[in-house]
Amino acid sequence: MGEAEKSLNFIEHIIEEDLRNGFPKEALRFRFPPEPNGYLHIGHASSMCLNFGLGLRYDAPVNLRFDDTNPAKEEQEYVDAIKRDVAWLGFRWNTERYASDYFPQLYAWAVKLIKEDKAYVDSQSSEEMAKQKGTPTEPGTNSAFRNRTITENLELFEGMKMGEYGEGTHVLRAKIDMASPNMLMRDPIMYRILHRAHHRTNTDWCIYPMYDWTHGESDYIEQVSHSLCTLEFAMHRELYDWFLDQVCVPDQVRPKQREFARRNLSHTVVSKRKLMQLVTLGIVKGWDDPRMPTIAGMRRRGYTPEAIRNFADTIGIAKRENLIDVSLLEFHVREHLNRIAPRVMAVLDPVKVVLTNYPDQKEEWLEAENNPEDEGAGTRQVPFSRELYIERDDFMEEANRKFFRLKLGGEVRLKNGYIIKAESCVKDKEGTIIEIHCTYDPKSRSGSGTEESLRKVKGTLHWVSIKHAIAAEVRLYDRLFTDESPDTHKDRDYLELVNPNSLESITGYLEPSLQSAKVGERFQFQRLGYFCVDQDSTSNKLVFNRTVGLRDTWAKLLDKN
RNA sequence: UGGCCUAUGGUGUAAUUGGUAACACAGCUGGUUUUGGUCCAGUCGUUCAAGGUUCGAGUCCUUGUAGGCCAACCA
Repeated sequence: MGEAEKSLNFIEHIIEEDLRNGFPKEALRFRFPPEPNGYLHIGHASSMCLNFGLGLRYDAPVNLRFDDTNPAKEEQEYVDAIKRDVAWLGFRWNTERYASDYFPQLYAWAVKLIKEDKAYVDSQSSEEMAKQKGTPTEPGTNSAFRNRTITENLELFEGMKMGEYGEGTHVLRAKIDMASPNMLMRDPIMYRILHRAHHRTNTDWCIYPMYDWTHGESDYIEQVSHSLCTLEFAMHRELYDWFLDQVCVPDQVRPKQREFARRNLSHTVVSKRKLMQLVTLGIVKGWDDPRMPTIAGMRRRGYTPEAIRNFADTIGIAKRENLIDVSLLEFHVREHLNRIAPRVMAVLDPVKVVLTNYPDQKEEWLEAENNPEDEGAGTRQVPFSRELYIERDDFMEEANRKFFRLKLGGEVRLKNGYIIKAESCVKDKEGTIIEIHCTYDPKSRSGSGTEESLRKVKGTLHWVSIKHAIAAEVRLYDRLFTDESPDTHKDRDYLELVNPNSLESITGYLEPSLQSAKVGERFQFQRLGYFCVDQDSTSNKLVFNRTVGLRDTWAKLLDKN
């Protein structure tokens, strides 16, 4: 209740208008149609949010349909990965479909077209056909085989199906118009011969239907009401409609194709070819490398399905060119993680602190809040002792009053612990600080309620007790590309714009409660960012991925100087 | 040179279908805070251009300009 009236995107406007014109709401039906030849990425997430979101909004079924008409590229491995990713994002498909399930129906319809003299077998090479195709400004010319008899076409097509001919010897083409200003209407190929095993139909077929012939008819078979695709298919709509005209009968839903602009995310690439190249060239470690914009990569990075969905909802859908700043995605990731991630302390760039007035063997367990944003999150105990680690950049021998951290003679609060004062520091021969000697105020313990504990000190630092800390590998990620739009430069290859420092692997020191952290669990390392346990973790060594840093206004201040 | 599509703040998306340009992010100012996080308040735009229709145009018309897409037996 109280949910603000959400404005409609242009697709929803089209649907609303169809409804007003009498289209029955119960007949609304959508589909998400990936080709199983690669992994799903952030762009697909947008498409899923659109289609499945429409399903939710109108209480309409949404099919997951694999567009598997090219056995040369498609594999079962991708089908499994895609299903996992769709489900992980939280979407529920009505039924799982495959375009290959419709091969018999498609074949029957093709025969019907031949009988109506609307399709013919062409026996030229692809080079000859390309030549006859014309150009966008010049009309094409008819194939010498365009006027074969229906009987001859029927026989040849049957032969193609039976595997009597080699690949490339014949194709079935729709007989439309070689002079059409739309190149796609110049007698498009409907079937080609391919002697390859298909991941589902195996060697049952020697001919495979092309995208245009398959997609619209599949929509029709499934009675999809609104078939949504990206802008580059806009020119295909005329052909989509032509094919539908050949098979549609009254009283059946006639699918409507509408196109939207694909979402472009800054500092990344998203084409399957380029993502594949990043993997094969070893620039990343796999499709699920946390730097990849794939769903699998984002999952491993620690992004949540909610964050990705909120992001997609926020950016919306339209028809114009766009380049969405990754910082918007990161905002949604932080927003969600801020609510759900337990806080812990970890020091990633340690320098040793010795509390000179703290008893040598003493240790205490201090109470720490798990999440100030979540009252139900409870508390935990963290160990405190004489020797601690703090971050190296949380200490300066001298600093101005804008530096709210530790400096000689200055006081600072150790989170959940005591107020300490820096007295001196020890350096090695190179001048690097190796120890900071401090005194602590024994009466200032957090939560003790003493007058001293209530003192206001500017600055609170996170820390870990050295003897209790556990060492872990921490992987710090940065954007994969240094350029916001790496693959749109005419004069520069996107590979030249790869960020050489997109991964830095370091050893961090964690509070001991993290010992039992499980793969996939997400935490906020206080004052640093959100981190999650990577699948590379073993029983004796934890590996963490930095999902995203905290907003850092201090770093911004430093940048200005 | 032909056809199709698009144009609103730095970014993305809206605008009750012709009626005072809104929301989010980013930025900037402050405030709160035992995370320089979170949270709170404030601030930044006359809709690509030029004409036209109208009492009134981001919405309609005309002409430009800019950008994207189209010639795989890929999807």
